[in-house]
Amino acid sequence: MADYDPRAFAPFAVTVDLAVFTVRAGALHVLLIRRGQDPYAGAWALPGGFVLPRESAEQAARRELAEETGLPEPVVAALHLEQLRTYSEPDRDPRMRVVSVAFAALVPDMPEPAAEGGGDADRARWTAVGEAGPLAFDHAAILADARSRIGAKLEYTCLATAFCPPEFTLGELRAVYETVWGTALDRPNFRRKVLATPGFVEAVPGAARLTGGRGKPAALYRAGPATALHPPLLRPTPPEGTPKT
Amino acid sequence: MADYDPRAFAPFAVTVDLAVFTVRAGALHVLLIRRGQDPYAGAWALPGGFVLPRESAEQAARRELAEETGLPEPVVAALHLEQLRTYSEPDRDPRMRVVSVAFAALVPDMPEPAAEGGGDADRARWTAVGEAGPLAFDHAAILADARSRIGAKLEYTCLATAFCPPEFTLGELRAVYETVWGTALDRPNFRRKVLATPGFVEAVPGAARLTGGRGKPAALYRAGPATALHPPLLRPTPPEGTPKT
DNA sequence: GCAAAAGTGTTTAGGCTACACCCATGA
DNA sequence: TCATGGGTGTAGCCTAAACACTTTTGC
Repeated sequence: MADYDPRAFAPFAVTVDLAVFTVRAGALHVLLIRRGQDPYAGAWALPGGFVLPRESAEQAARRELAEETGLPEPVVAALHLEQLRTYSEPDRDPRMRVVSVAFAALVPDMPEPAAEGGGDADRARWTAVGEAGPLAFDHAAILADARSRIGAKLEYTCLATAFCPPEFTLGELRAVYETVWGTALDRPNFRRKVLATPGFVEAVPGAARLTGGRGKPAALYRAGPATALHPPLLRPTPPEGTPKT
Repeated sequence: MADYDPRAFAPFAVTVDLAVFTVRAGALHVLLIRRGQDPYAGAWALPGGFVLPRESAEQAARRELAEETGLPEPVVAALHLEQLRTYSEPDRDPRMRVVSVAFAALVPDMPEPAAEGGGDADRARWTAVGEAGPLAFDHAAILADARSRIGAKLEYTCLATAFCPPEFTLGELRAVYETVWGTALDRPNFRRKVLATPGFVEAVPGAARLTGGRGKPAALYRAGPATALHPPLLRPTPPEGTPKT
């Protein structure tokens, strides 16, 4: 950065905003919080909050996530958190200058956060993306950016396992892709592709699970050590209007 | 974000840092500025500066870029500027809490900025990436992140034309890929791939240029309207240790 | 003529798509 | 026995990699 001029130092507030996604009942859900105060009192918003003087934005994001989901600390410390981008338009908050660093997080399906959450968890709800009404501030734009980023990352990373419980079937993993992308995938080809990628998933020896009650029991897998997906698993129809950020 | 508590409002400075890349003499170069004041007086740093009270981070980045490269305003307004990520570790600046939004910019080869620049341009130099010594603050990390992001984006976007002058040969375009990736590409296959992607490049009718003095004159092309590259132009050897952000 | 770079053609291997088909289970 | 979902096999298309070859320039 340039040299310092203390007079140029304008007072900015720095916050984090979190788009926490999960796959539940065949639909992509995002964690929303009902605001208690103006502006936008009563409206839904992404969880988030101030960055404290001695923490980084990522630390702030994990702290807020733990407070608002009620997840235990070690789980929050380990889960995948991805910095999206920073939103800094001067009037994005009507009261003061707020610069917000947005993150996306992927979690497996879990109970409603209301149960055990300490902080603001009682005002938090999982909402199907698309059924979310107008959001406070510029959170609708942040949510849209997060959604398209997650969709793009499924193509060339092993991130999809972050949506699954510790042990999962290939049908569940495929459901993640189909839900996020909104397209159907060919089951045999998906299976081959996933198993052909070293380190994407590891078989759980001897285990099997009945999935939907009906059908043949499916083998169980764990997430493997790989993070990248070479070659990528491309969406059936190219994104077209979706710029990959 | 969460509800406001004015007492929680900590004073943060918000800056932008710019990794401005160009391809020159077969090597990837980045624009660096020699610092005049402590800390890191005399060290090289990425250009950047404070975000002003009434501008967004991107507006601040374009303003700083214009000041430090001496490029005319309309050029700066049109060029590709990409937000990388935000660096917010509490001690990244020894004096105070500074949160910095990092951008990457791609420009064609141009004269040294010293010539016409108004602001700090006389302290600016193009430096080959890799020959840059230790940088001030955490700018070495920002530069490394920017470099890997640019390399990844060449694979699935039409961004490479941003490194080229308005009219260029396919040999020059291929040199961009080879320089950024550090690998040689098969000329015939590269040509087919680029021409087969609609909107990547457009032929300039009737024009041709002698490139290196020797060899057959090459046809000239302009950048086309396309931004995405489907299917992608993958690097010969998969990146392996390079996480795509 | 020779080197160098542009441009064209061709062959081949690997990946992906699209199916057809069998297996195991609940109702 | 039927519907449902897991799992296997296979033929064809398409792409991309690899390399041979021609063309046009400067020296």
